[in-house]
Order: sequence, then C-alpha cells, then structure tokens
Amino acid sequence: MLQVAYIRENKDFVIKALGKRKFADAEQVINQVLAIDESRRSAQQELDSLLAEANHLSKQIGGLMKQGDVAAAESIKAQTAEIKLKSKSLGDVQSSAEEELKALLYTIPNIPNNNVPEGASEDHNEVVYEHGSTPSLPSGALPHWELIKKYDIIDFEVGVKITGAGFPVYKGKGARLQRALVNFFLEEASKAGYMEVQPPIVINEASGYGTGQLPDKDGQMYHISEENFFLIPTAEVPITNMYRDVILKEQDLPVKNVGFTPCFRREAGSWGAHVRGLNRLHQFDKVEVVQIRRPEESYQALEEMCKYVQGLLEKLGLQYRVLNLCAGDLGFTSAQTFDMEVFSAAQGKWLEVSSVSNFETYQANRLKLRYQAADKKKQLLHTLNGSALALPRIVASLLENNQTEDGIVIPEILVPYTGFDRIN
RNA sequence: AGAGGAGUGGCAGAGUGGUCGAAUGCACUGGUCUUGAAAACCAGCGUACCGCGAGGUACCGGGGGUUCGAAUCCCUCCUCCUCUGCCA
Repeated sequence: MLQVAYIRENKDFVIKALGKRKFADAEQVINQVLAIDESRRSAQQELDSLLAEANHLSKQIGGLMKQGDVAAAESIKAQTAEIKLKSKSLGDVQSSAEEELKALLYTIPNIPNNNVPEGASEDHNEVVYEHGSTPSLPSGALPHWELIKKYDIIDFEVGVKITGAGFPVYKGKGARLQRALVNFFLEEASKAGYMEVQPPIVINEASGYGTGQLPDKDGQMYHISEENFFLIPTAEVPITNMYRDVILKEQDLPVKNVGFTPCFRREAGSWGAHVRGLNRLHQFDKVEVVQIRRPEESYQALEEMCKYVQGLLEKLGLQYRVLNLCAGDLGFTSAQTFDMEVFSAAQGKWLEVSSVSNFETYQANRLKLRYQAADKKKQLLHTLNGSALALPRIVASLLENNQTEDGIVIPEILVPYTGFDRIN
C-alpha cells in the first residue's frame, strides 16, 4: 500500500496519478486518508504525553513504596485514576483511527509509473514489441480444444467428474509435454541466476494481505474456511511473502527466486462464450520468477525480466507481442506491467502467457520488506515478478501453431525434455 | 491428535511485579596501539510511531486481562522441542 507520509507530502500528485488509473473518487479518498491521519496523529500526541505523565507517577509510587511511605504513594495513586481513564479512551480513539486508516489504504491501488500509457481499458494498451510471424497452418487446422481430443492428451470431461469445470486431466503425451515445459522453464531460470524454491501452495491471511491479493481479490481465491487458508492464485504470493518482515543486507541483493506451482483461481464472473479449452482454467501450472531489488535499479530489472521471458518464447518458436499496459488496465498493486501475448494461430487471437510487473514499494510497505543501506538507513525495497511462463496457454499455442498433417511437432529445444518429437 | 516443556535484541543467554529497552558474552561498527594484521583496550551498536527540536510513546512469539506499575501474574491463540498415538 501507499505510505501515508508519501501521500501527505505529494497529495496533488497522488490524486492525479490515481485518476490516471481511473480509481474512483481519488480526491475524496485521499482527503479522507489525510483527515484520518491528522486525527490519528493528534490523538497519539495527546496519548503519548498522558502516558508519559502516568509513567512518571508510577515511578514516583515505586520510589515511595521502596521508602515505605505508603500514605504518600496512595495519594499519588489516586491521581492516576483519571489519567488512566482518559488514556484508555484516547487509546481507543487512536487505535480505531489507525485501523480505519489502514482499511482505507488497503482499498487504494498503486500509483502508475510515468511511462504507463493513459487509457481506461485494455483497448488502450500499447504494443511495444512484436516478434515472429504467423505460421501457415495446414488446411483444416483445428483449435486446441479439438486437437486435444483428436490426440487424446487432455481430458476436460473426466476433470468435470473429479472436480468440476476448469480442472482438466492431462494424459499421456499431454502430461509429459506439460512436465517437459515445467522442467525447461525451471532449467532456464536457474541458468539465468534465479534460485529455485518450492513454496507452500496454501497461504494464510497475512500472506494474502502482504502481496495485495487481500482484501482486493478476496472472492477470487479458493478459501479453506476451517483454517482460514487460501489456495494460491500465483506463486508470487508465497515466494514474495518469504520476505515479509525481513530486513535484507546489502549483500543479499538482488534476490532472484523462481518457483513452479499449481495456481488456483475461482474466476468468478469471468467465464464467457469466448473462454474455451485451455484459455481459462481454475487450476493451472505456472513457473514464476520473483525479484527483490533496490529502488534505483528496479526498472532495469523489470526490463531484464521482460527480456528473459521474451527469450523463452523465442526459444519455443512462438510468435508474440509485448504490451505496455495502460493505467486503466494495470493490476491493483502494480506500478507498471508488461504483458506477453502469444499468437494462437488456429483461434486467431492473442493469448496472455506472461505478465511482468514492478510493484515498487507497494508490496514492500505491506510486507515491511526493507534493506539496510550502506548509510545504515532502513529503506523499503522494490518487488517484481513475472510469469515464466504460464503453462496452459503455451500448450494451447504450441498445439495449434505446430500442427501438421502428421501430428504436432514438438519444438526442438523441448525434445530433450519430452523424449518425443511429435504428438500423433 | 494427547501429555509435558519452552518462546527475551543478529546469535547465545540473564532477568519472576517498580528507574528494565532490558545484564553479560559473541558478532558487528568506529577509534587507540601496530610497518600491516591479530590480540588488547576505549566507545558505539534494535524497530516503529509522534515531534522543527529537546524529547516522548510503544514493542521481551501474537492478542486480551489484572495492577498506580508487567519481560515477570492470569486468559487465549500461534510456533518450536520431548514423549505417546496416527500417517504419506
């Protein structure tokens, strides 16, 4: 979340920046934040001096008791009653103001970076790079949801039986292709200097707040009510939360982690006629890269991560484009995001396969993730992450783009991982 | 899951109601000494909030309570250790 001190000092800028991302009532909310902050601070000042007085009197009582002057001690004790009463109610005022402030700050999204294009919706995202050309498909080319039936490699119906819609079963070469891709992505990430981690895929509430899924996306995560746990929507959550309440040392930086996890999303309300096959699932696999950087180098890291993801797509021989998301389409916690979209030839549409974001200090502030600079000052770090990559849509586009009359050709780079070069 | 024990600063570890934000040791930082290093010695060394500042407040696993006053007493939750049970 945004820092109150920052809002206080840059009020007009913050309002303008939130307006850019079409955050409703930015001015009113910010004014409310500042008003609550003001009352919180004055309550604290009053409370602090009251407590100082009470502490002082208590020490006097202690001294008198030691000397055995009970009468004098009792008379001072009488004075403390009123102070106690006052400080109790003032403490309530202060802590409720603090809670109110926090609750309000939780509803305010991050400020978009300067280079984020204006725009209200995904229609205004800027295509900043395109690579590759559309493959020429054989006549009678099929979309992936037909191909998976034809080759019997992914079964949606049996998934429906086991769980419900959006939980497919990968079978035979379908399962092996997926595993191969995961291994390929993890190997590549290791080579690029990311340390592999295997985090829990179930998280507690504090972790949900730490990276900003809560309270913003409450209804989007599967909830385990018994324990008040959530299934992760992305490995970003457990991996980034490893660094909650951590003060890193200069030599620990930069942090570069990679993790493979299944991801779970309820996708409440986002199902439509255009969503078919692997395009949108409740459970899918994803390899995620996370970086923690010094503020001054985070945008360089963002670029590096984008290049890394692009490299993966190129190695797989996929046609893709890079979008600089406009302010209105930016995720709640992000300061800037680049989406990578792969062209799915048989569907004739672009599929988002990666989203690479810089959260600046937005998550770090919630996480209390800081580092100690050379000058001894503690400073919030910048967190970044990106999909590298999300599996189902990669599978979908590989199936569609590489279909031939003799089956689906596996990209050469994957063959050592799959152990076969064709699905037929 | 049941029984017992324990959670204190980067680490180790003292502290069971009063000047304790917390002894001591190690680690770390600066200095003296030294050709240099080590050793020794001296000094410093938690976090957050409020305040222009002086300074104040809070924090001894989390939350709540008793008390004029809580690291210390009570309740509750969490975590770890030991034993028993169960289980991939």
